[in-house]
Amino acid sequence: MHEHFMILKRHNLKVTPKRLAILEILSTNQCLMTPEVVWKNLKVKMKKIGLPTVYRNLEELSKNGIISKVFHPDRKLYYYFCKSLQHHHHFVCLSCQRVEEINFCNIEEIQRSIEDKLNSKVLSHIIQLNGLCSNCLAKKSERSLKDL
Amino acid sequence: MHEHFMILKRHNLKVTPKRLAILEILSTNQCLMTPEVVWKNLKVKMKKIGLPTVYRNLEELSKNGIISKVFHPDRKLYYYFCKSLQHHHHFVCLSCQRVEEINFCNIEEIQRSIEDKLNSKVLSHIIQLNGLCSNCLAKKSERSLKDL
DNA sequence: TAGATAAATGGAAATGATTTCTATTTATCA
DNA sequence: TGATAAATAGAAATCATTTCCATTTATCTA
Repeated sequence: MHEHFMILKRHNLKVTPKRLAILEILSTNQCLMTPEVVWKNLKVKMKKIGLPTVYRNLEELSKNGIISKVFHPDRKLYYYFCKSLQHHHHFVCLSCQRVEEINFCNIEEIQRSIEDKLNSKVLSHIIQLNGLCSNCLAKKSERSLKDL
Repeated sequence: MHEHFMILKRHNLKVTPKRLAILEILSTNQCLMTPEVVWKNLKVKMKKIGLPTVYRNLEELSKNGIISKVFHPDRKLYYYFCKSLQHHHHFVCLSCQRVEEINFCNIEEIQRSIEDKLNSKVLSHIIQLNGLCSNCLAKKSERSLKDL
């Protein structure tokens, strides 16, 4: 998609077929994916693509705020980041580590709703804000700041 | 501390010197600690304590909701869990991965305040609710449920 | 439009946090 | 106090993630 081309350009990232393919996959399947899953999807269309390349690119895209990274109990998960989807909520079972996605907002209400809907018990919550700290913000180019 | 003794009892966990020591360390230093840091602290007072033991216990205590686990970009972090401290907020820089703790609440306000105070840019947030899913809840003993 | 250059890539190998295994020790409960 | 299930130590294995280095590629300029 040409949009992805432009996004990479704006962030001063080289436009490579691999990067475009990664963005394509993440934006098409708007869900949480591990680097390995992204890689397996890529291999369907591309003969040669190394797992390290996927890791490198996911990290690079995440650092630029183009995609988002979520911290799972065991592995890293990435998802396509777009303005209309600035927050993600999940419920993590402390005991079995199952992660369930949540599609509605408002913290106290969420908590009560989750408990009802999932028949579970919410013990604590973590609000994790992702962004760019002052140092990194200063290093960003004028151009790519427009995207933020 | 005798309180920790009681907590372990209520959760049907054997009361061992190691477990008490781990709880002692986490409750004394109320901050995020990696398993390795906990282990290094333990070794000051205990001659023989293995790192796997620390991992096992932190996980066990976390599964019981006695301590909490936080998902860091790179490693797992644990902190002592108490009712007066049911939520934790942090700001994670997408670029350099620095994690900064936040001590105040209210999501939109947080976002604006963070940006001002840290001179940063918040791009997205994740609300992570920790608790026990219906399956695990069902398995818990009556007795330990009182703590939740 | 080709050549120079810095960045991206593949593949193998290294790293390092976390887990597993097994024999031994220990807490608990009757 | 003895039986038993759970906890522990220490070594070794696992496995996600990163690094290394030689090769390829995107980009920018002449």
